[in-house]
Amino acid sequence: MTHRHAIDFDNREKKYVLVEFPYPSGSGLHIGHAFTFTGADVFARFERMQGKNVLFPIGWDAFGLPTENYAIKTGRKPQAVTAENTATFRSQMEELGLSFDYERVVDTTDPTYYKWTQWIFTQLYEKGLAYKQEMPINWCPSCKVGLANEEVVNGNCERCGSPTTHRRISQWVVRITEYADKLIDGLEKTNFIDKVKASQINWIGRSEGARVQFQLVGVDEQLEVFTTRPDTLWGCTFMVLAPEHPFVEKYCLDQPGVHEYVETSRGKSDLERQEVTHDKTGVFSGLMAINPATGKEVPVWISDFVLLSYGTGAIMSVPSGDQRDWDFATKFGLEILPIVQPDNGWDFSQGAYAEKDAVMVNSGPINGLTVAEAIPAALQWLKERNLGEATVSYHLRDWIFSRQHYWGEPIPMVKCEECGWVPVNFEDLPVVLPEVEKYEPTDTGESPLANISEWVNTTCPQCGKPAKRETDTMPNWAGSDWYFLRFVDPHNDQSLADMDKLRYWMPVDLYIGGDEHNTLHLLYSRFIYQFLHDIGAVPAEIPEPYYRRMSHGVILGPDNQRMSKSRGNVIIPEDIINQYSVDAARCYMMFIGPFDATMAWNERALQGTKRFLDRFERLVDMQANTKAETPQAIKALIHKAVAKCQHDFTNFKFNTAVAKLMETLNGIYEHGGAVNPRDLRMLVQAIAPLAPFFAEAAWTKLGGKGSVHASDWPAVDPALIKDDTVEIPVQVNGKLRGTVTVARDADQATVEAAAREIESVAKHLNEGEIRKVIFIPAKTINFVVK
RNA sequence: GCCGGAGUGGCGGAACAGGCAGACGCGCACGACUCAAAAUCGUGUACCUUCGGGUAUGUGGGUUCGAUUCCCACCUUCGGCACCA
Repeated sequence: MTHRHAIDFDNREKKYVLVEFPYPSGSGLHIGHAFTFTGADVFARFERMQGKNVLFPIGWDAFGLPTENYAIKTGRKPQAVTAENTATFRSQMEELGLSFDYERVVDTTDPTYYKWTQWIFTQLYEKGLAYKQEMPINWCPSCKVGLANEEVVNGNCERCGSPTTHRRISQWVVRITEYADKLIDGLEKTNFIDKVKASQINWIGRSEGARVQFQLVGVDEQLEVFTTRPDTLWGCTFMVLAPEHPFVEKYCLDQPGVHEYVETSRGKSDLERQEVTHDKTGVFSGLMAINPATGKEVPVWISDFVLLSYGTGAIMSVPSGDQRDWDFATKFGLEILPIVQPDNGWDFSQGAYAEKDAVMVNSGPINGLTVAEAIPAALQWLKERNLGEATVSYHLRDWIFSRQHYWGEPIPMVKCEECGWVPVNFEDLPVVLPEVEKYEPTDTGESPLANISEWVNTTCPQCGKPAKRETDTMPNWAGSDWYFLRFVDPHNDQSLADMDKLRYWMPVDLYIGGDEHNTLHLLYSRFIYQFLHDIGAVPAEIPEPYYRRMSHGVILGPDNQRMSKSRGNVIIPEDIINQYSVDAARCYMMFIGPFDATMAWNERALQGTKRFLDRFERLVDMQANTKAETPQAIKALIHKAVAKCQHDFTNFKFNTAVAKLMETLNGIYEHGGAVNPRDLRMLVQAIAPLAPFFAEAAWTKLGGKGSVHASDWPAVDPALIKDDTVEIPVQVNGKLRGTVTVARDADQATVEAAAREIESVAKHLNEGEIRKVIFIPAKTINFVVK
């Protein structure tokens, strides 16, 4: 089956069709995989028949916790478990008829692959985009283990169910925020659907505002805050620090209650901390600051509703204009000073007025301005006095790149007493994950690698003195950040992929994946690509990795619930294939609904699809040796079906393509079922992407040469798909009163005359005077009667 | 609260670019074949009706000769973000 292999630098038009590569779990392909991969496969097969040079690769995103946990439980090596799982996936994929280019399979756990994952990290480090910092990790106090975000479900540990807390560990962090604007702007060069663009923009959360300096009283230090509403500065009556703000430890611990409050906040679980509540907690810090606008002293409080990780970790509070500040002020008896004058006699003792439709008052130089005018005016005022300046904040945080687990890419860094952190030299990559007997996490929360002293102890790449390896591994996202580049050149050992091959194949023309990856994976991989673009590792003329992004749908269980073992509603592709055939399963999955919809599995409907294929097969067997010419009407049906499939496959509308094929088969039988094999072969070609095995057999029976999948998509005769006559609706006052069958190019007079012949039309025309006749050629005629 | 989708028969879903709403499939009913069943094949299948028609695409308005399709408001629902200053 050479037709499935992509050929580098071929003269045909290239088409890079990518579907998110799977995590090879122990339970084999699930129905979601089968559905998504089949849709992608139909498209890839269709594009090949269109004469394109299609790159349709697959691989294994095989690092990750389930395998590590399974290995721990069974005492086996993750490497062995992975090999077994990928072999299962591979054979199930072939069984499903998925025409991936298996010669280009990549495996993220293969050292020849992760060599380049590690190389990318060293590049990030050298460009100052990776740094080590104390960052909180999710911590399960019961298991005494650090947890990845994926392992925290509703604030509880996935393994034991107990509530998780935070622990601070020094971790590698990648400066993705540096690329925040580029990631937003780059979307303009892509053809993603709005939903995907919106969720990425939403996730990055760019917001424009100002940084403002407040002088502390009695301490020679300025407190900096971020605000999107510098115009409300005159209404700032207090300030709030995050409990983790450096000033708290520096100046406030002697103040009664502060120490206790900070301790309590730190102990709070994720869930408690994130709970949105109007019941604010807090404590006075003992500090006072000077409101630069009014010159008045305002108290500085500490509260955990302020987050250290956003803005500057401190806010100026304007309780008259912000509901959170209002809640806080009300609870602790702080001053609420109105700075806008709403038209409707707003009562500031009942709540904050956050609308932007009012005029400023009590605000010195900006009194009388509308909010829209006041924001730039206030900014100007601050700038002139050197008290603040415009700035931008993002919800997007820097990316914690460390995991304290075994089954991941080792972070290729060495800690030297003399030189500090030093990246491993290129010649020494990859840093291979040592095979060890035990994978259990350590008591300290460090990676299991920390226990392997012969691996940890090494020499400094810079000065050669004894040094220690980093024992953290990379997150799951690392391997999937750039895998689409490797498919272009999977065996290259000189670079992550050859530049000319990248130039030929990139960008990915169509990337099919789940909505759950619209933010994290898509953003991370776009970031890494943009970074590689900046350092010249990918072609300069290709600024974005993916041209078009397509969401796939979800298949629910027959009970309309998400499939899960506990619900007992799991459909296993293998069972379906064994019972109904691969082709029936594929056609059914494509027929069940739109490719991007959420749909319930329905076994009875599957039988309908099976019936259709059986009926098709009977027709093929019956007509295989027919010599008679095909009636014109049947020929027209076939040409129309081919045209429809061509249109629908192009647009991922597989459900209507299947429906059209069913309709066509019904039509052929209605017209007597006499088809010459030459014409029937056309219909077989149209179904080939959907039902590859059936089509191949039928193609041979009907005397087709070679493989149907290597054949050229049949040419549609335009004369055959355009009917000479059309049936058009006749309306009176917009209501349907009958139809007339006329020549496609019939003029108004002809159609009008024919329409008047219809009894029910004539009757309604007699009810009044004809004021107007609307005639749309070949579409409709409408009499307006009064 | 903010952002983005989606609401059509008993069910999954069709409807190019404003022009016959319900393609195709499931289910159901009846019929053929059969001793019988399965399989297969055929016919019918939105609702109401005084059999003239009338009413129907979440609800209420609007634009239009004509609206599932366009506009406004609302309801429901799904997904993402959320004490983000």
